[in-house]
Amino acid sequence: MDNEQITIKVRDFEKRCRESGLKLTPQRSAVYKALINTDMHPTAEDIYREVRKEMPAISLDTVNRTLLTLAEIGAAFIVEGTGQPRRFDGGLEDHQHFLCIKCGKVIDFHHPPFDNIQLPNEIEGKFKVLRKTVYLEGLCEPCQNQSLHNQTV
Amino acid sequence: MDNEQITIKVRDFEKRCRESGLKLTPQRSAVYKALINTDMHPTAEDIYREVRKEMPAISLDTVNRTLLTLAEIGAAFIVEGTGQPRRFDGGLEDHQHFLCIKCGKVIDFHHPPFDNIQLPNEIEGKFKVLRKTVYLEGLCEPCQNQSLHNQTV
DNA sequence: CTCTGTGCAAACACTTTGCAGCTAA
DNA sequence: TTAGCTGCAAAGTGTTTGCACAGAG
Repeated sequence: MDNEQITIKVRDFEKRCRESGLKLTPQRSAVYKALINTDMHPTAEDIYREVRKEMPAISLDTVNRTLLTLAEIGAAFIVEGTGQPRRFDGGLEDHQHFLCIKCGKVIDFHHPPFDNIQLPNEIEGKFKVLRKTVYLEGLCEPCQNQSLHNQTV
Repeated sequence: MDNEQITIKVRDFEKRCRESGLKLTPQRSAVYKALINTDMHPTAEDIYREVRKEMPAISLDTVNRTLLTLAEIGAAFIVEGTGQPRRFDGGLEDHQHFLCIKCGKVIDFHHPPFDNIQLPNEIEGKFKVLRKTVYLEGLCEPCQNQSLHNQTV
């Protein structure tokens, strides 16, 4: 991603902040910039390290909170399932998972067409794929009528 | 799941242990039984609470280690991404994720047919789906030639 | 001026590690 | 008998919370 693209994205982001009623702080812009400037999927710690090069006084907490805020306004998202305690699944039959982003519950569903996903050759050749699944996120029934704030996940 | 089914699964599990060269301890059987006896996707803590009803002396560490062992021999698996530090993604363009279960890296790929997954009506009606994606797990190129043991994830 | 956001510090939750004694095979 | 397993304790890592001050609007 070149500098011009980044500038454009940052400007979009600032617009999105205003629309969401968020203040535009240098920390926010710096975190956002660091986030889109990498192909990796950084942890808060990764971003922290990066941003500190330009802004040595920023705190890890701010980075953490800012990233969560970005996810809330849709300027970023959280990689599937990460950041939650490890959950185990003893059901070995074909099924798929739906994660409620509010209450954190994982709910099984089974849609047979999803059992045999065809991967493109470039993937099969490059990675040793041990598992392939369709994964959904959203709000479960009980959580749909409640505010998205004070969510626990 | 009724008692007979559970008994059968436990027997299969014991067989699988022997084949994998694992010892058959009462703790292992108890953890496994608790795991398959629930539709939820329990954390180690959940299983711990459950197993203690029958086996009050078991420790949380044992539960934790046992569950990881079950995942290693394929008698259980770990719900997508859980148990890892939260990772953020600033790429809002369509793409999918591949998680290397050894080094923990998340690698993007993009296969356009996966961009528009058709969900069955029963799902759309029940949940508010905010995200739907294909998710892969396995070994990335650099990790394919190394042992699966002393993995960090 | 006001109210949100930041930095700091402490608390908390989850996971991992090392080790001594125990036990299944 | 012995290699692998368990329980305990401690440390490590990641995340959350409360609060006082600073800064954006």
